[in-house]
Amino acid sequence: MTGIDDIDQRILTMLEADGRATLAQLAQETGLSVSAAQSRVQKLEKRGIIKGYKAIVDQEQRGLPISAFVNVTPLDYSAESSIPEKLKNIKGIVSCYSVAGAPSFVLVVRVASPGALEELLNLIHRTVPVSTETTMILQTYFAH
Amino acid sequence: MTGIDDIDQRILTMLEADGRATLAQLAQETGLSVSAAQSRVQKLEKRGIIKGYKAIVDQEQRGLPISAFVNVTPLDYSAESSIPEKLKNIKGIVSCYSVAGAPSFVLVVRVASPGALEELLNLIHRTVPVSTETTMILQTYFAH
DNA sequence: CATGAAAAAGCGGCCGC
DNA sequence: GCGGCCGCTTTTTCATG
Repeated sequence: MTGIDDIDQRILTMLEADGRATLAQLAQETGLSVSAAQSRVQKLEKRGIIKGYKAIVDQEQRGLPISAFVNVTPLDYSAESSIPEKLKNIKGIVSCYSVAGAPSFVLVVRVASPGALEELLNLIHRTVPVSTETTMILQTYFAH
Repeated sequence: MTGIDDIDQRILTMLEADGRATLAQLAQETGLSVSAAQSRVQKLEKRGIIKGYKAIVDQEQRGLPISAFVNVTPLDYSAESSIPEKLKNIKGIVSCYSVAGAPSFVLVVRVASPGALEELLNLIHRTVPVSTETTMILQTYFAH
């Protein structure tokens, strides 16, 4: 397993900023040839360092204006480890982190309406034995 | 301002799952021709509904293994509105949300080491008059 | 919105350095 | 590992009906 050198880092930074940057662009910025840039990108993909590419969508314009953090605390700690797996396929839950703090998990959720948020929280409670505390997100200033 | 119909929604979903999906793929899945798919994608980009494309990078393998939530509370609320702008260009701050809760803002940060986290927090305190509370992220189970 | 043709980008392989 | 080449395929782009 070879390390990640500075050129790889620059390629990663460029592709994070623009996932559709062409090999020619990457080559020019890094001073490499196109074929060298290509082989580096392919290696980064194969090693799983580049996990994929995605479009960044304005969720508000799309019709999902409400987002929130949901702090999740298990009622039964023996079931704690199975919680993320059970939450994974619930629509509206964008991400799930385990944290070193009072709640065991922090979720980011996104829904269309206050009513949909209530339904989502109810669904979470029916799915896993937890208590939740919700903090509404008022504005996303940036999310690189 | 035209609305977003079901076909647009499907295009957005596909491009969120794979930001490098080709127009031919989008056309096939939606039943459109390539040129129709192209014009829809272009409109979505022009309207800012597709804000861009980015590579998904495994930050741990990249050498940034530590991430955390940082709750930010202004010491001087008269300066509150200028805080996100000042934090925007600090390296290591991944995202910034304003929230309806005890802290005014929640940051997500990512750094290479505990020492780098300390430096980042010090830099935040030197940049804006706030108190912070940091919650380490132990694991990211998923982040769609 | 569909068709089709030109231009650009990507892919894989090769070789010499 | 890099550079530069090749031919080939896929994708994008744009003019046109």
